[in-house]
Amino acid sequence: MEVVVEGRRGIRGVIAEIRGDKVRMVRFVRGRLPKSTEGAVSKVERKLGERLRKDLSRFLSGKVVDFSAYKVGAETGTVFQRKVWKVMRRIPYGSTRSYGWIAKKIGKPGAARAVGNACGSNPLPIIQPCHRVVASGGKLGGFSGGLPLKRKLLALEGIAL
DNA sequence: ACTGATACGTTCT
DNA sequence: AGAACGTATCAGT
Repeated sequence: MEVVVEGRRGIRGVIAEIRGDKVRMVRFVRGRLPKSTEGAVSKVERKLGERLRKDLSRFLSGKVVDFSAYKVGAETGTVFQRKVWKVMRRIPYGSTRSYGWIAKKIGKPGAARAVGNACGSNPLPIIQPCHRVVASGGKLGGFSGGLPLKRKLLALEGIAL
C-alpha cells in the first residue's frame, strides 16, 4: 500500500510504501503528487497507513513527531548500513549528530566517510532521519536529495544550518 | 574562513 | 583491483 502525503514550504510531498506491519520505503515527490493507492489491503496495513499518513503530515507541518516506534523492513542493506541506520533512528527530533559520531558509535572510528555513504542509501528518509546527520564543526555535510532539501528538513525541526 | 593534501572504510564497477 | 564517496583533520594562506 502506498501512502501519499502533501508537503509545504518547498517540500512537495512524500510517498511511503507499506507492506504488512512494516514501512518499506519513503521517498520525496518531485513532480505532481500521484494518488494514494490502496487496492485490497489487510486491516493492519490500512491502519498503519493511516497512522503514518497522519504522522508524516504532522511532521511536514513542523510538529514534533517521533518515528522511532515504526517497524521497518530489514531486508535491505549490508550489515554496515543496517548498523548505521539503526543508530541514526535514535537521533532525537530537533538534534543532530556528525558522521564521525555515528562511526564511533558503531565501533568503527575512522569510518565517517563510509557512514556518509550509508546515509546516502537510506531507504527510509524522515523515519530514519538521515538529514540529522551533519558534518563536524557545524557544517551541513551532503544530501543525496539535494542540500536545499536537507536544510528545509532541518528547518522544520528548528535547526538552522 | 577557505584551500589543498592526505588518511580513512565501504560500496560500486 | 581501482575509483568513488553525503568525512575528518591539518597545514598553509
